[in-house]
Amino acid sequence: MLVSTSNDPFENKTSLDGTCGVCGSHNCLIHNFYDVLFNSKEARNNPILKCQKGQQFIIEGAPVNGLYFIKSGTVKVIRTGINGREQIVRFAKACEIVGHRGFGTQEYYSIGAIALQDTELYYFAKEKLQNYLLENPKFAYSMMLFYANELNRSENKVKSISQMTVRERVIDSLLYINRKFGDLRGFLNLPLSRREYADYAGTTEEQVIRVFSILKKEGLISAKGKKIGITDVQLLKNEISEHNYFLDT
DNA sequence: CCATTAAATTCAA
DNA sequence: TTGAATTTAATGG
Repeated sequence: MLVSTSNDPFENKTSLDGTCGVCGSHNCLIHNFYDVLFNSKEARNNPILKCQKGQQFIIEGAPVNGLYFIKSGTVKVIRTGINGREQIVRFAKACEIVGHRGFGTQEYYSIGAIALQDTELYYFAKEKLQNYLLENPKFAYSMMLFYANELNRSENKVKSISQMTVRERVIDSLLYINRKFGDLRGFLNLPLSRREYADYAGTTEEQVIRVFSILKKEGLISAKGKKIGITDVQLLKNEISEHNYFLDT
């Protein structure tokens, strides 16, 4: 992992409607609390970590010293399962936090994180962030909302893995990627291998490949290699509506 | 799960 | 930019 001495100017782009210019969200923590996070001299001199595609920057079981904000790029957060297979917990993109679960009292990371593309990270040491939280109630409150959302999401994921069929879980994964990364010229804007879909959906690569070909025959999706296109989002949503599709992260 | 073939991606000239 | 080498997808046992 490369550590650059940041000649990279820290910008704080804001769109006309007040949302974050990088991620487009109005709850973006980096954007909304930019002054809190980057006002001190040390914070501004804090290097940006650059890691390239495929690099792991959080190792499961390593001691927790802080957490990361993604400046650019995308990341998968994984946990190693019983048989050594990796379970993808979530995907994260620019402006999101990674490594927050170990933040409070936990000593070791329970997850690993791997860059899916070249990725730039802001790193915040535990103590520093603790001070920000203690000094700034609004920041603390926003962080709390973020944690609450994450908890909700992970509880829903437990349900989806334990109660949905393979087909439903694959569809759910496709909708999740679509919701989170959108599409570009008709294809999901994040290229993932079938293996990665499987690791997220809690199934095997073969099952994903088979569900994909069935969905393709049914005209619900199109696929060109890693580029997957959703023909009709509503039709896919209908399939899993009885299992409550309502996550918005 | 594994083996085979087809397809896609990467890489270096 | 091409095509050979490597990786990934798809299918059937």
